[in-house]
Amino acid sequence: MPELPEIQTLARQLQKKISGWVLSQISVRTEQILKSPKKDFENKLRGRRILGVSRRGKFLRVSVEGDLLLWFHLGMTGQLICSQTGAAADPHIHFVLHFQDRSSVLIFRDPRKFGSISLSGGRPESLPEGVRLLGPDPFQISADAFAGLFKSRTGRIKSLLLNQRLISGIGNIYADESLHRAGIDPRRRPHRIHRERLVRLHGAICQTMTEAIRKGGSSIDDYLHADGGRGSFQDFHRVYGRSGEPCPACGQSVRQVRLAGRSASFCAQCQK
DNA sequence: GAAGGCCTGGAA
DNA sequence: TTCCAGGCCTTC
Repeated sequence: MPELPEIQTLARQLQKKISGWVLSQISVRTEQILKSPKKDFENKLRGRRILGVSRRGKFLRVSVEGDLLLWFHLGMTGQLICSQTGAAADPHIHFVLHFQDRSSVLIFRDPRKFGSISLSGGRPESLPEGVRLLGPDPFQISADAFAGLFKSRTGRIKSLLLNQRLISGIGNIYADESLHRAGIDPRRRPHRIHRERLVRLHGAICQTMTEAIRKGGSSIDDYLHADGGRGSFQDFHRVYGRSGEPCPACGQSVRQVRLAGRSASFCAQCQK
């Protein structure tokens, strides 16, 4: 699942690669994944220069001259690949950007089609709703502010960490991994967790994500780097996807439960 | 706050 | 053949 570290990795690679390039042709193969009118992509983007690539929550943001922002959300299985070979007859390729005087194209591929692409202006009120409503990401707020967000919430801590309006960038992998590192049971309710443990959780999230970014993110299902390479943080997961295996900290079997329709993996010994 | 739906590949 | 994975949204 592409979460903050995976999008951050992609954004850095694409920033280096395509900044300054000028869009020539925009080819939409699957209209279903667009959240803005198809003709807007074609009419507004052609001939414009890419100014930069960055991240907001789990969204990848491409700044384009003319105060335009092109937003990619990778859903579960989305990929953004910068490729020389053009776009073959692959039914999972939904969107292709071509550039003036460049042989490389930028391909959006997504087998499960949970991803989306939108185009907006740069002013706050012009942003796509999914972006406008995002909470801060863990790196944008202090531990104090983080604890403040959760202190009176009564839901399960794991489910709240996945709520992008509260805090952005965290998905199932990094929620499970951070809760394990902080020693907090995913079923706990934050209003009953001591403040200092919430502060510790913020530290665990930042630390886990920093480490994941250094390793190029987690490549588990389909996530790939912009050059087709793989991240390696999946090799360092302690509980995510490891139910039944021994906890690397204490050896007890990792458990899996369901919270609000989502799986949560944790160690009942280490996480209270 | 919980459950169902979208969507597809891979596992059971 | 059926079930499961889960991003986010809609509906209850």
